[in-house]
Amino acid sequence: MSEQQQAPRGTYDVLPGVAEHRARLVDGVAAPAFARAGYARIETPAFEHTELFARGVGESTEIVSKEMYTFTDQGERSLTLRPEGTAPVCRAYVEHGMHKLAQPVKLWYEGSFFRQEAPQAGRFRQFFQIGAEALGSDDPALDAEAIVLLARMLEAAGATGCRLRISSLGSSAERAAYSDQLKVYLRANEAALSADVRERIELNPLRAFDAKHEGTQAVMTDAPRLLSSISGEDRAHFDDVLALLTAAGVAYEIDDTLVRGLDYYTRTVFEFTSDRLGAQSGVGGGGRYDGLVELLGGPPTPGIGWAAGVERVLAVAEAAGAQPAAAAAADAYIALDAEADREAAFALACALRERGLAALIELGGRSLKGQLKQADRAGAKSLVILGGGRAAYDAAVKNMHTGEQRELNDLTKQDYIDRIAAELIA
RNA sequence: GUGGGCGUAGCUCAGCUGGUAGAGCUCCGCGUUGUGGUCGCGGCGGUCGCGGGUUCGAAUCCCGUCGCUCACCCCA
Repeated sequence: MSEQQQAPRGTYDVLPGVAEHRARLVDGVAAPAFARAGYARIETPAFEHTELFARGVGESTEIVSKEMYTFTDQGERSLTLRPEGTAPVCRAYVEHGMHKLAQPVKLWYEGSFFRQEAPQAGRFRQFFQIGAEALGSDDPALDAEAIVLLARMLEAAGATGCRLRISSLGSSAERAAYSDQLKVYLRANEAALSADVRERIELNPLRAFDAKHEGTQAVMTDAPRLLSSISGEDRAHFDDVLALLTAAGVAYEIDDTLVRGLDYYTRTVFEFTSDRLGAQSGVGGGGRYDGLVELLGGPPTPGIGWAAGVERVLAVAEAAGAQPAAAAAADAYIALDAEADREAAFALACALRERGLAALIELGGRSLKGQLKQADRAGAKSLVILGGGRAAYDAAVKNMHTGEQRELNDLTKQDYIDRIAAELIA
C-alpha cells in the first residue's frame, strides 16, 4: 500500500456518480441562474504571476503569507496556482479594457483553486468554487442582486437551511482608523488572548473576532465594533442593501463581528454558513472590493463578488437529504457469443448510437447469463442477441421489462440495422 | 505546524488475554447444453501501511516511520 500511488494530500478523485452531482450543480443550477441574472461566464488561467495575488489579496493574509503554491518557471518567472478568483477576474477586466464596456460588467466562473493548508472536513488543497464578480457600479442593488443570486442558488442546489450573515466594513479609511482603535483595545487585553491572536495584533487585528479560543472570545465580546462607527454614505449604502434583501424576501442576520479574510474587502461583506458541516461551516461568501481594480492598475472601479465552495455546497445538500439521481439507463444492450458476427454487432452498436439510442455492447467476454446480468445492471430497456446458432444477421430482441422476446429472421447485411432499430423503437 | 482517532481483500468491517487470516457486499462461473433482476453453490482477490524489536511463533505486544482522518489555525 505504501508503495502505491495515491492522489496528493488534500486532493481527491471525483468518481462516476459524484461527477454527475457536480455537473448538475454547475451546469444545471449555477449556469442557468447566472444567465437569468445577466452574468456572463469567464475563465481565467489556473496560475497567475505571483505578484497579482501578493498585491491583490494582500500580504497580511494567511493565503498569501503561507498557503500559496508558488513555483518558478523556466523563464525565472514566479508563478502561483490561483488561491482565489477575484484578483484574476479583476486582472482580466483591466487587461481587456472591460471598463469601456457598458457598466456594470457581471461575470461568473467555476474552477479549481489551490491552497496549501492542512486538509480536514470540507477543506482541500485543490478545491472548486463557483464565483461571481460584478464590476463597475457601487449601486447597492448590485450587492443585493449578487447576494440573492447566491441564496437562491444554494436552495436550488438542495443546500437548504443556510444562514446569511452580513455586515459592512465601511470605506478603507474608516477601516484603517477602526483597526488602530482595535489594536489598542487588544493590547490592553493581551493577557487573555490566545497566542495566535496575540501574534496577529499588528498584522490583522480583525481576525480576533473569528477566534474560537474562549479567553479571546470573552475579550471580543466587549471590543469596539466597526459597524457602529460607520456613517454617512457607507451607512446609507448598507441600509439600502438590507432593504433590498428584505424586498427580495431573503432573510439575513446583521453580524458586526463578521470578518472576511481577504484584505480587499470594503463596505458590504457577507457569508452563508451551515451548521450541517464540520468546523468549516462557510458555504460561500464575499463582499465589495471598491479599491481592488485600481490597485491592480486599472481605473477606479467599484466591484462586488462572492465565491461558493462546490464541495461544501454538495456536502450541505447531501446532509439536507438531497438524493442522488438514478444512473442513466441504456436503450439497448447487444449480447453476443463466440459464433456471432463481431463486426456486425459492433457496427450495430455504432449505428444505434448515431441514431440517438444509448446502445451498449458486451465487452467483457461474459457468458450469456452474465450478459443478461450486465444488461440488467445497465438498466437496458432491450436486449439484442446475436449468434447462438442464428443466421449471420438474424437477431432476437428481448424486452427486459416484460421478458417478451421476438426473433427477427432473414435479416441481411443491408437491412439488419434498420430492422433491429425499428424493433427497438417500437 | 500542534493535538486526538485510525490504518486487515475493490468496498464496509471482524479477528478476545500472541499460534503464521475471516465475514458481508461487489465481481466471475455454475445450478438452467446460451436468457437477467430472487435463491443456492463455487471461485477470483490480502507480503494484515512500511521498517525494526521482543518471542519457538506477532495482524495481535514495544519502538520508529509513512499515510488517512478530525480538530486548532484559516477559509470556499
